[in-house]
Amino acid sequence: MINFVEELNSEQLEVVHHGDGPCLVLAGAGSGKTRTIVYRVAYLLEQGIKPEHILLVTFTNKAAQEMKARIGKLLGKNENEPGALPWSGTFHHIAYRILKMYAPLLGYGNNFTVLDSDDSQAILKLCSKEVRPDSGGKKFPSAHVLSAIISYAQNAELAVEDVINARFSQWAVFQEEIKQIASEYRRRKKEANAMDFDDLLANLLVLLHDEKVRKKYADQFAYILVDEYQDTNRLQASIIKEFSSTHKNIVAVGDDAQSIYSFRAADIQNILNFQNDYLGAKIFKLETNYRSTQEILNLANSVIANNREQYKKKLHTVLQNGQKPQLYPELDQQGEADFVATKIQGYLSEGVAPNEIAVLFRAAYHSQMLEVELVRRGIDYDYRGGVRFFERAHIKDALAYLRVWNNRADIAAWLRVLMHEEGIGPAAAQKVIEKVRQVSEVAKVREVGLEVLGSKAQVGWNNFVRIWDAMAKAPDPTPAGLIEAVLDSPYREYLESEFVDSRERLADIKQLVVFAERYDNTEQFLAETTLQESFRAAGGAGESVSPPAGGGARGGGSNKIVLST
DNA sequence: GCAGTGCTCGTTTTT
DNA sequence: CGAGCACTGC
Repeated sequence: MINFVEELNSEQLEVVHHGDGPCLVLAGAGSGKTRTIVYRVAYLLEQGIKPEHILLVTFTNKAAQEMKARIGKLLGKNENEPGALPWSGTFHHIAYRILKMYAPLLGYGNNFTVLDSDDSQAILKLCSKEVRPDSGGKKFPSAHVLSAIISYAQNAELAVEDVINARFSQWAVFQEEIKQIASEYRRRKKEANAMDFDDLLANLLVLLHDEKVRKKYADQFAYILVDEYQDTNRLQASIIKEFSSTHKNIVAVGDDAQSIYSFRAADIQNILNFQNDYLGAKIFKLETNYRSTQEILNLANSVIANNREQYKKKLHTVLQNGQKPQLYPELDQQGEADFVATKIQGYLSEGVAPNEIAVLFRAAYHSQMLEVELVRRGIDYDYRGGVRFFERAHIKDALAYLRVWNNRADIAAWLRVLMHEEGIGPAAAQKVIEKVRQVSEVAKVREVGLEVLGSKAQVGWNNFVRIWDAMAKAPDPTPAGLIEAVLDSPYREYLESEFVDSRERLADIKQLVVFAERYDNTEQFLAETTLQESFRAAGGAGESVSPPAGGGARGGGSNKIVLST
């Protein structure tokens, strides 16, 4: 039995013991928000609520993992045992899980691909070329911008033109073209049997508008908890509304003062209007802080006091008093680097442990000057940040071979795979893609290039076929076996000849094999790699989550100064 | 139609 | 500093 009274403060306890009906928990920074959610779930389970009747939605995979582990530990259960713990994960994960069962209802194949943002942009580039072939004249929005506009419209449940006018007015002259691109993009994704991140949410909502499906899940989810509610967008709020439509037992946890996802259409009104969306909702506040000194909280309090629309709150700490934060304005870049380096030397000579010193930057390149300065003074440091594991080029390459293997219509993956080859550019790739999507037999794929490509491109095609054949001959057709086949094909030669750091790259792919060994289903594996944020290249100490354990994560737990964005 | 060269431009958070 | 783009020559 858990001793709730002993282990929680009174603010937290009230939330945990809250009975039925909607409620909003305004949880200030460092107020034990995660703890409260974890205990609330444990409490519900102790009350005899079945795990499958509880839904816990988080914003990142990391948060989901952490909560699962903590709930498991609290209840003395293995969090990886299927069915032992509630449905939990990110919105996208939960959407994928449900869509996997119903995709054909929406006109997709069961083996649909999940596109990450690079893939979406690659497809958008094609659409952009098609809709606006004459490159002359004024500057046209890049694929990145197009993606931002279209994605925002989806997530905010707005029309593309409204988004352009409200937030991207500099592109208003191209409104018609952008609208055309948006609809072309839609068509192409469907044709490729693929959903981007936004489609996962949008399609889930479409599914939930089917009365039978809605009833199934709304009846099932007797208790719903949503973390980081201030960062939900309209689409996500609509999904939660449907999920909670039978029992209306929703606990939304968030802090209107910490909304950081407006770029992703996060809508602070979701939290501000909670009591209108959920009539009779109770409001709880967690204002006791366990993380910062009162001086820091005073600063935070006075900053957020200026917010125009907000729930009033005042954070207070349980910690000893500390130093007042200081601001040094008007330093130029070199002056700043000197200043910080000198400060650090001062702390070190006072005996402060290096790993208790951290420097934060707004943008990665801002660290350059300081890094030079630290090296010059012989001070060792760790750098956090860098390209995520699943976003590294060679990892994406390896996965692309599996993607075309799994879904022959996957345009984005074909582009990636084909453009590597000598003599094959956008036009040649296009020809292959049009034809190969119709081919279902593995053995017939090799013929496509022979038929549609000119003589110059045959060399490259031949090379691709060697990789393809390697996969076909893989002794073990599991995801891991297929990646090993790729690793033992001309792709390896390409890495070795093209990159000075090919050893690391090969090691990364071997790490990917290890991660893949847990899966026997290729679709499941591919979806997981796309939906997992995973850890970063330079590796945060002790933060490596489930994927490739330790691969490239150097310096975990080291005693060095930390630089981070 | 493709590949190589020189130019410009820039944030950051996540799925 | 590096990625991504337009332009040019093959």
